[in-house]
Amino acid sequence: MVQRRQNDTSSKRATIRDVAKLAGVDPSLVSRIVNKKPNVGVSEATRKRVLDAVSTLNYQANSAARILKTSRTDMLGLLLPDIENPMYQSIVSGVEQRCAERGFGLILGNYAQGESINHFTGLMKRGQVDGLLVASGTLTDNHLKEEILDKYPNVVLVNRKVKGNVPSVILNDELGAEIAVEHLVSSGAKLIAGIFGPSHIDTAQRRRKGFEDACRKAKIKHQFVDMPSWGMNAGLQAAEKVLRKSPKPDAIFASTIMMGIGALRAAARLHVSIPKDLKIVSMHDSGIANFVTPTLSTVDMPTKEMGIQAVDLLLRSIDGEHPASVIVNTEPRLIVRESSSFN
Amino acid sequence: MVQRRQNDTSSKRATIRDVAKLAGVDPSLVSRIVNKKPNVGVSEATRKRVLDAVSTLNYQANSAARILKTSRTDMLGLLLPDIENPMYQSIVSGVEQRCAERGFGLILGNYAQGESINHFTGLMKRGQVDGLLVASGTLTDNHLKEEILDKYPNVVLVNRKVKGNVPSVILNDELGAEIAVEHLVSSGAKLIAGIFGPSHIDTAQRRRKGFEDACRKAKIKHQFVDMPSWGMNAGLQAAEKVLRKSPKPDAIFASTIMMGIGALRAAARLHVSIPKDLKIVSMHDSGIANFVTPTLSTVDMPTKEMGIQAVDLLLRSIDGEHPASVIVNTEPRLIVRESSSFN
DNA sequence: TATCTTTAGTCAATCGTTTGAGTGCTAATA
DNA sequence: TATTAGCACTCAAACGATTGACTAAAGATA
Repeated sequence: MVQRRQNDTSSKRATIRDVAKLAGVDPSLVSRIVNKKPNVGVSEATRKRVLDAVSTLNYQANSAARILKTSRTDMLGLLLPDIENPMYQSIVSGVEQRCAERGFGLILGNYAQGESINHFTGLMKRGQVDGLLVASGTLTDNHLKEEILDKYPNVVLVNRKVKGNVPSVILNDELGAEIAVEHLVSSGAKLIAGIFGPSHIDTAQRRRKGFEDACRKAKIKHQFVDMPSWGMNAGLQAAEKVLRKSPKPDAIFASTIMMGIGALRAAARLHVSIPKDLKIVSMHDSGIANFVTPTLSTVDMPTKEMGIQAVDLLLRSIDGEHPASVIVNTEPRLIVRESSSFN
Repeated sequence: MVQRRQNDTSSKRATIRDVAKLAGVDPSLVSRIVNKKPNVGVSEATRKRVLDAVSTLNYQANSAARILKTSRTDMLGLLLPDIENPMYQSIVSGVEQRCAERGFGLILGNYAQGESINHFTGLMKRGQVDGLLVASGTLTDNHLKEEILDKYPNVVLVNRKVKGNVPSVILNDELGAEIAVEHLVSSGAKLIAGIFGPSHIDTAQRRRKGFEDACRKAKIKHQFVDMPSWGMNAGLQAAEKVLRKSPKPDAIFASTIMMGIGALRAAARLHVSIPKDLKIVSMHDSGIANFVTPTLSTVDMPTKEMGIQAVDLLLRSIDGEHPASVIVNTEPRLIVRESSSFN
């Protein structure tokens, strides 16, 4: 039972005291120099001695000690519901980039299961991160509130919003859906089926609203299916369902790329010819869209930008502001591929 | 410039002293009780008072303080080269599971770029993790050694090994490749092309060895292409290359599922009919294999188990052992789908 | 009764930084 | 010449938990 954890053998890491000793100064001065504190009187010669000592000893401040003293970790946590969805890669990349720019580290939590949320919020509870980014596309509003939002002060929702004063960053989902619908209409669609995620999630609701508004505006017949999840399987099921109906739609709007891939598969299974008898467009773009057959037309949403802005919001929240929620307004970009066009 | 970071307003987190005061005991006793130290004399009444105080105050030990004192973080880091490859999801899930079982937290580093490795190793350098799991499929041996293995004591390589005494966990790649080849042969293949990752990486070498050995054993004609990366695009390029040769292979063995998807796409572009004129099998299984058209036959490798064993090895290494490297010997499982079979 | 053990706790040093409050010293000003 | 201002630093008290060493009281043993 005794866990003898030898914290290594010979070479202990250098402390600030070692550096101070080697440079012949007080530790406090080392601290101020290393952290580039303003208004510190220090001669060039001393600064150089200290910095040299730092690099000969390969000194790096022990972060536990620093955190203990300052009660700041300079770390952010990002909760991802499932890493599988390629949209999250893009969010991650934006978040990562901005964290690096702002001098923050990032802890990814890839917690697919509801239970393990606690595992993640423990980071906050134990003071290991200064704030949390939550990108959950499936938790109910209540669950989200009870487990996270009401418990912790510095949280920003990504691609999601709930009632209340929790800052969030979302996309212009309505516009994205509208662009997709317009494309399908101008490609000759007469009856469009929309397939969506969980109807209790605001993100799904916005996409459906954009879809329906655009269809009404274009005076085109349409129908929709709400699914309990956002994945390939949900897309497959939904598409099979609509393709078995009569009249059969001649276009599908998939509200995520994973659902789009599912829809593609449904068409293949039912021997529906794409794009001749059915056109498909999905929201979000990702490398995989170029590798399925037929390649998948998408509306590329600014998900990376969303990640960037989410970090900015969180940092402001950590600084004590109460930032307003944001809609990322970078224009979505239609990418036409084989699934919706001849040639 | 002044970052006023208000560390929240009203309610500070309870410290061990608060708990001690409320329970009317010394902080040290609280520590011993909370951490379930053996050989601590404590009456049931006192224990209950303390535990009650803990829960009324919602006390959680400040991890910075604990880490500072014990110099253990109970955190592991996992470096992922690219989150896109679905194989990594499976590794992550194994690693996550075992970490949870062993009471360790996990920090995921999704660092696609070589540069940002330092970003990741900083975790170790600053003492934020007790050890590192490195799943790099592209870094050269030298780079890996210089940047990570030689610098830090507690590192385990995942799906990779290098000369020297760094413990690693790998799969039986030869066997996986062999199973794939045997399947292709028994499906009637006469000329198999193998497509592989970077030839300087041991993982790629093992797969190629397994491939070539199996082909020789089956006395079947074969050829191969080495690519500089493991992704869909590499698979596409490699497959286009072999499919333009004459004689044209009638089977492709893709050494990763991403390459398999790329190969599928190449066949579509060149109007090669699958599985009639070309059969494809890839290594690794993942949900996407069921959603491409045609669905992709795979050899499911025990990647999750690899993640589990990697954690075990790392924990032993942290405990001061010098564990030997491991080959995960769970039998790979052939999953036949449309890309290699007529119904 | 005197001594030893056990039980149920307490004391205080320590981990490595950060930071408000000094302290000498030199140079400039009145 | 006396005072002040600035420079280049140093001192020491935290931050919150852990842990080896110690103690007071009760019970057991001789």
